Amino acid sequence: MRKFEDSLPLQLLKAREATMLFFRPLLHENALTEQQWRVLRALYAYNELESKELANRCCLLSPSLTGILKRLQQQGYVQRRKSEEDQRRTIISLTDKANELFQRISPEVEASYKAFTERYSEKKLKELMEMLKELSELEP
Amino acid sequence: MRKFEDSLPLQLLKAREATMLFFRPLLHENALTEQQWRVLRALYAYNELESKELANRCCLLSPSLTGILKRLQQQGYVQRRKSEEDQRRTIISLTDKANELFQRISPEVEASYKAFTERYSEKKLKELMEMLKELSELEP
DNA sequence: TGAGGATAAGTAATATATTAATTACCTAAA
DNA sequence: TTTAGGTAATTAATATATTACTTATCCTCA
Repeated sequence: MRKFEDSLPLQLLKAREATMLFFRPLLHENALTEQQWRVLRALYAYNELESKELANRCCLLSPSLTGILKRLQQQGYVQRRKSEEDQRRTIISLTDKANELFQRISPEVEASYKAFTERYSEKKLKELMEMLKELSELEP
Repeated sequence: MRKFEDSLPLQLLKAREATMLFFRPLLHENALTEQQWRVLRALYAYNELESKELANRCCLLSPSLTGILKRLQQQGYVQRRKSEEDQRRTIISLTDKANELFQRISPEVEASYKAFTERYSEKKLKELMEMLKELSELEP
């Protein structure tokens, strides 16, 4: 039988944990959780998104997103409005306050990412990302 | 700036999610969570472990492990005893019931792992695991 | 057109994640 | 031997994850 450590899910978890060590301090300084930052990044990148698509892109389930958005809204970082065409859908977007936060923090995040990249090797990172993307598209 | 999707933590998350799609049904059939199964596997592999080392190996934080062990114990899958030399330490081990469960399920899990491996390519999986292990050992 | 089926969002209940604080125990140096 | 400093496990409080279920809205077709 495989050894305990020869488990892809476990290694993915460990790798993610090791990676986050590079960024977590920065987020904590700004009182943001991983998930909150992921949501803010997605909204910044796509300008505005329906709740469902936001969840998909951020790899979150809808009930998790509900709570995250509630707290982000309380902090004044996001706003929501109903879609005109389909009253079931909610459209989420960043506030000015969030945009300012983003402008301020993202350079530091990019710097950390660069530091991380050089530490791990740019070439390997590229290869790794390719393999991960391929893996993500796999279906049972 | 990087695109939203060009984030290693996100890709690691997505890859893990895609991978777990192969195994989650099996665990659910047996009323086990991912984390519970990880703990059972570790205990099976190492026979018995101190709580702290169990947490490290399973990539869990100590307060999470406390709850997971409490529920596994309620289900009759694990038992704990105090270390003789150091009364602060708790040593965890599997019950007979857990060993039986393990014998019954693990062949199916291994079969799923094999199916997954062939689906993704054995060669790529090996490469990927190497890169992930290297990444895991990286420190900020 | 109106009833049945689908979808989006949210609620409820439970499990896990995360940080801070607590408790019990150990250890070494005064 | 006592005391200060450290460690292991747990508790507390809050955030997120997961599944099942509800609610509101849309959509199609008889």
